[in-house]
Amino acid sequence: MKLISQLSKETGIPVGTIRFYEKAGLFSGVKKQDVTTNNYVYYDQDVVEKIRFIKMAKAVGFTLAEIREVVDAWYKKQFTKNARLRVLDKKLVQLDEKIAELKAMKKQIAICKDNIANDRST
Amino acid sequence: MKLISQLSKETGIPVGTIRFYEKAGLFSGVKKQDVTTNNYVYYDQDVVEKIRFIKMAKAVGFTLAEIREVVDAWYKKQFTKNARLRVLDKKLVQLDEKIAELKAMKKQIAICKDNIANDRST
DNA sequence: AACAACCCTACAGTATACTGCAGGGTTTGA
DNA sequence: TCAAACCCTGCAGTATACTGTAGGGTTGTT
Repeated sequence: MKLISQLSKETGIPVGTIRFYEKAGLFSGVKKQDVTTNNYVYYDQDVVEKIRFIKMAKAVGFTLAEIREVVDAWYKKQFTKNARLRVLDKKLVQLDEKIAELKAMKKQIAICKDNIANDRST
Repeated sequence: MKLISQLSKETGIPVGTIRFYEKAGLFSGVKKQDVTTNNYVYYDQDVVEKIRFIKMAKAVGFTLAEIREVVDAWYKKQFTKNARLRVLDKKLVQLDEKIAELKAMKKQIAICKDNIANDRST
């Protein structure tokens, strides 16, 4: 159980951004019920994993709304087993689509490099 | 040589967005010098390819500024051969990084699916 | 000539995702 | 006890990437 600044250090995500993500419903910390003198929020290792996933998902172009679909399927128990699996399968398809686009871009850049190297630049 | 609405149809990108991209310096059309009665802009097949590349790059999370680096290396002749190749090589590294992230995400979602299927959900 | 269907510029407005205060309370170590 | 270093809420501001509208000209068909 860590406080927000510790979570920030472990994930490399600024405190303000963590709060923003939490308000957006991407994960949630807990208030310790035995502590009454403050309203500090604690986070466990689970949240570290989620933030790392969010970082990767953002890096490959998913919006926070799209990422939320996944984390909801990931840990929201009010959805049925099949509903959760359906969401995850849909995301796997999207991941494969992105991989295909990345490969197409690699090919195109390779052609472009070849053209430059041989002074056939468009 | 096509007008903007034709380009929009061929690429699936709205006319407004095409103008926005052109203003951002991602590509440029040409004015026909023999036509003096209007200021219509024409685009050739080259621009179609560039827009398709932009679509893919955006889908995998590149910003327009990052995409611009590539298209500049792609067709700006004022840069040296080596400078252009350097930019493209940097982008190839970034593409591989994104592919690695996508693969990591696929693995994580597969584990999550497995947990749900076996009722070990976190 | 008239009408639809284009073309242009310019600029205001929106959505997403932060980022940075202000203002105020708490914890911890010297 | 006092200061540094945390914690909280709330809200305004910024950057990026569009999206929409106003206002006006051109083209092509009937």
